[in-house]
Amino acid sequence: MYRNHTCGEIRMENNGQEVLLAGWVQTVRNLGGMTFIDLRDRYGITQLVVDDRSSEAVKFTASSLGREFVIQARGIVRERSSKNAKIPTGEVEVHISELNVLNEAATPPFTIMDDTDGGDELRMKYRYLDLRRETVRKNLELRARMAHVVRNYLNSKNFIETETPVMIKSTPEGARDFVVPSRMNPNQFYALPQSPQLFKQLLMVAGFDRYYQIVKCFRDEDLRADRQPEFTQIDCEMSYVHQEDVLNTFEGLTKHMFKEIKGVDIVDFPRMTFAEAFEKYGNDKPDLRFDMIINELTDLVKGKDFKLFDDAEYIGGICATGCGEYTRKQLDALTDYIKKPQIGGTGLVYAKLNSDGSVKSSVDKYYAPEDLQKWAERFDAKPGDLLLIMFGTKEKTLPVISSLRLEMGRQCGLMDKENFKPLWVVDFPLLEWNEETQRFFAMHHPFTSPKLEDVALLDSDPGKVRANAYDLVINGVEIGGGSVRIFDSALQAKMFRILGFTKEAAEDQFGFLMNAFKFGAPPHAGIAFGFDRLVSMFAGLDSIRDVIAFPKNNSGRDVMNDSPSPIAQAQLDELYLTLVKPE
RNA sequence: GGUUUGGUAGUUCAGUUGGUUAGAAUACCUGCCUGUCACGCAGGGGGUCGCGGGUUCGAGUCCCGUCCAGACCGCCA
Repeated sequence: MYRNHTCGEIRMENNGQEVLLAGWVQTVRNLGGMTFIDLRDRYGITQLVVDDRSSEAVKFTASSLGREFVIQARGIVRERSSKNAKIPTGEVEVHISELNVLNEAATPPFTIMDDTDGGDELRMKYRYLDLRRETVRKNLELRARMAHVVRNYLNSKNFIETETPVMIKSTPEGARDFVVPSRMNPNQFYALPQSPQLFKQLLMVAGFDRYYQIVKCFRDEDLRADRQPEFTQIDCEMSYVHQEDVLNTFEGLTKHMFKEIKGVDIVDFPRMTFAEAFEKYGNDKPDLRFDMIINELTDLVKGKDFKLFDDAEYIGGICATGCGEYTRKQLDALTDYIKKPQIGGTGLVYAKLNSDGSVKSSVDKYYAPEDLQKWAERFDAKPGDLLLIMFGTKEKTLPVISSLRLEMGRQCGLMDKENFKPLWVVDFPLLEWNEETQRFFAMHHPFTSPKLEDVALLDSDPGKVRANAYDLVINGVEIGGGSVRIFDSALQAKMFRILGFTKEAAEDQFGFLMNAFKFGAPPHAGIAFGFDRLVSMFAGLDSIRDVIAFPKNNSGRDVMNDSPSPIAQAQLDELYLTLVKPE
């Protein structure tokens, strides 16, 4: 037996008991005549004591210990004479009678403490040491707890957890596939799934009725703080449901998770159309923790000889509440912010509402005070507020205003990580025009059902067709998305046609689905939640890397095992692969 | 592919208009220390300033290239 207690559980009730503990040496505090050892395991830290009552053997071993040595200690639990209120085991200590080094350890490259001295790169290289830190471990414990809550909830609602294949057929639509060469089928490839989309729809045809899976998905695209090449989804599909049924079910799941994990009741899940989100927030994932709603001024500002406005298709902006005291320097910084190439703004016009009711703007030359008052009215602005106005084409300007809105939210401290404001964004466009390839792409995916009332537009004005597609957005983060699916093979064929598939290409890639639909496909709809994002949001973190045990870095590399890596010529030969030097 | 920030001791960082022997904290090693818990005190070792080239009497510092890392844009049905 290596241990009979963990390092996190000993309390005053154990006073006088003999215990056997094992774990890692967190720190050794040698005071000369006595030595304190903090012993750590997953469950906590317990202080071990060596003093003049200890045997020579114990004293000798204690003096040889280094950080992260794996040791085993037997001893009697005693009340401390000076207690430590900071840790749960702080009232007691273990007076050691027997001490064994189970394994020595090299000095770790960074300290295994909550406020480690290690940088990100080093922590990733030695991720197994990083995971010993309580803060990181807690994130993964949270992840496990959340997965458990999801399973309990969906199981209780009659969902069947079903595994789908990881080696599947490549479908070039959408993100790039990771591909896997087949040795037994020379020059042919599997792909890793971007999502189990087709399989879950086939499970509906199979009559599973309610399916879910907490599943790894793969996309060969560039990474971000919230994007990894392999990531985890809570993937679901339901039969004989309308959009409303899916929203209600997964609103229920989301509420349940907030209640069980965070202990908060979220009652309000507003619905907002895509069009409204774009008009009022400038994007399809509004952060509802604060207002600063976008208002359009185009009708108010034309014809005053201010060329920038007169030439613009759209003029609009936000009212930054209480920012009327912003200095010239701060305003210039905001202008610099929106002009960054990543944001793409052209210029920023401001108007300050002074406390005496007057208005000071950067365009006083062109606009009389009563003009500016009309602007203020449009925003329902109060003295002490700051209007920030931008101009250009509507399509390009709204996203810039959106970026500025979020920046102002940050600057004004309105983005409290423990304040959760979810909403459903609904009525997404079905199709998206791509200038480069001069064709429509499915905004969600090719199996998304158009709204029935818009079906007629499919032939006349495809860009106007709205889809039965929906996203769950929380605090400006897209947490989940889904759609009602097409279950009619004729309509599905039509969709493929509009998306530019030849009959042969559609048959080749999706023939098995179309075929399945001939045999009695029920109406069905589904949704997928980004599990990593949900966990990182619950943990109050900005990056999903912190909730993944072994994440990839910015370049898609695992710096711990240095992958991806070349493979041996023999392996290539077996797979009939020849390598070409990159440019 | 693009924009941008960074790379200096094991680690996290500082390093002024380009100027003597490149510093601090922490970690590590040694000694002292009986109530510490970020123990304390004294001492010590530790540097290819990412790499290559250039400018200069002189480069950690300026310039060019390159590699690596982070954030963002493109991309992500």
